[in-house]
Amino acid sequence: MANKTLLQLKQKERKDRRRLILDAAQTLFARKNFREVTVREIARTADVSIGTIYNCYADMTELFLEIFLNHIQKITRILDQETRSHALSLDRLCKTYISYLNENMTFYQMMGHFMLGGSVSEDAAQKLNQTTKRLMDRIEGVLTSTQTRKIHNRLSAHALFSALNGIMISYARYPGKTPKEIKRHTLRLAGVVARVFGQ
Amino acid sequence: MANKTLLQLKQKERKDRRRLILDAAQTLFARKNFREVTVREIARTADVSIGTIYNCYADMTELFLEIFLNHIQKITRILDQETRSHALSLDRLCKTYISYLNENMTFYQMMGHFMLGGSVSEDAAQKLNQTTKRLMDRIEGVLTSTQTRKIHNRLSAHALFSALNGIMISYARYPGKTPKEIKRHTLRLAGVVARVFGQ
DNA sequence: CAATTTATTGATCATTGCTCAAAAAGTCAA
DNA sequence: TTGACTTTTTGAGCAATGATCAATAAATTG
Repeated sequence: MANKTLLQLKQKERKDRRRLILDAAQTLFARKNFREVTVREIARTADVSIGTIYNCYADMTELFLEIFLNHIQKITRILDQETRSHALSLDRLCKTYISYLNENMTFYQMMGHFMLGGSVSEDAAQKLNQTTKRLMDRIEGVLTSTQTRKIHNRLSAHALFSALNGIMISYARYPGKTPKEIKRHTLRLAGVVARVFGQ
Repeated sequence: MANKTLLQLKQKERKDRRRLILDAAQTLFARKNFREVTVREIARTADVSIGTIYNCYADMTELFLEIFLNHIQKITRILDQETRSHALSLDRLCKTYISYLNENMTFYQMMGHFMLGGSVSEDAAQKLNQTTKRLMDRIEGVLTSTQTRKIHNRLSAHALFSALNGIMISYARYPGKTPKEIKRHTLRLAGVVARVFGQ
């Protein structure tokens, strides 16, 4: 032991195992509703025992948080990509975000889960902060480049981020509406939010 | 039987029993986190057996929805009261709403619960629609009286409502923040939202 | 190869929302 | 009041859940 390369190898293996479980979980979350996914099913899908899952993750919330962070990173990447191909308008930003949420229910469902009491460890919280910060930078960037009066843009970015999440929380599962209707309505609301924040 | 008064009396009793359970549940929700409240504890607090609860409510979600509706009605009443005493500014509306949510975590936690999969029956959904409509009327009213350009105000009301809920979803349980810090931040965000929607 | 560390396993636990047969309480004509 | 009927209450019990941990298997090392 004490060989540095070997230690790194070990850590890589550890990451691989986490990856295995993570992928299985993400597959299931893409297929069915957040609440319906169980540890047992994740274990079965990853072809691993329940105990192994708890060997890689302290609890389900830790696993959820990793998936959550992945989503934030993916959205950040998508926004970066769009910015590269053309100057990203506020309207486009909002609609891209809402579109992503419509197609990845897990993401905001996890937001709901954390809000409902899924408590996060300290260093997990720090990772969350870092990752969110990066997304917030992009939002602030777009705000700064489109707003006429440039005041309190960081706070405005927070407010815009909140508003977009709120659209989904408030209307994503509105009783008696089809997914198509919901997408239409949430996208319209995204447009309104973009308009008011752009003035 | 078939006596109308008697039938009314029965229905009143039924309502009373529901009330008993509802009050117990609300007491508990005020005291502790949404997730930590169990049927057993509600039963114990209401001094009633578990079976009786399920005799009054089809399931927990139905009970939650009734509490949720009560909160919406109470907020609507508060807004009406404020409107009577002085013309309600958008800023005041937003901050009143966010203040209420800060002091009644249950309310938006239940929003999260429904979003996470708590399915609502058809007539419950209708009641939800009616009650939300009334609150939305107030919001739209304030928007109409303060906005310079009066377009799509119903949609704007939806967007504003979403934005306010989103503030709480996104920041109400932000890891490592005290309730006081959270209230401060969410109220500031409410101010931003009021400002952008008021232009 | 044997000793020791490390990882995996799944039976098991406590808790949950919810059910349902039995018991209790309420109703009312005779 | 009695006794047949209906309605309501009760809580032991069910299936399912997230999580645990002793036993087992695999990997590492001297």
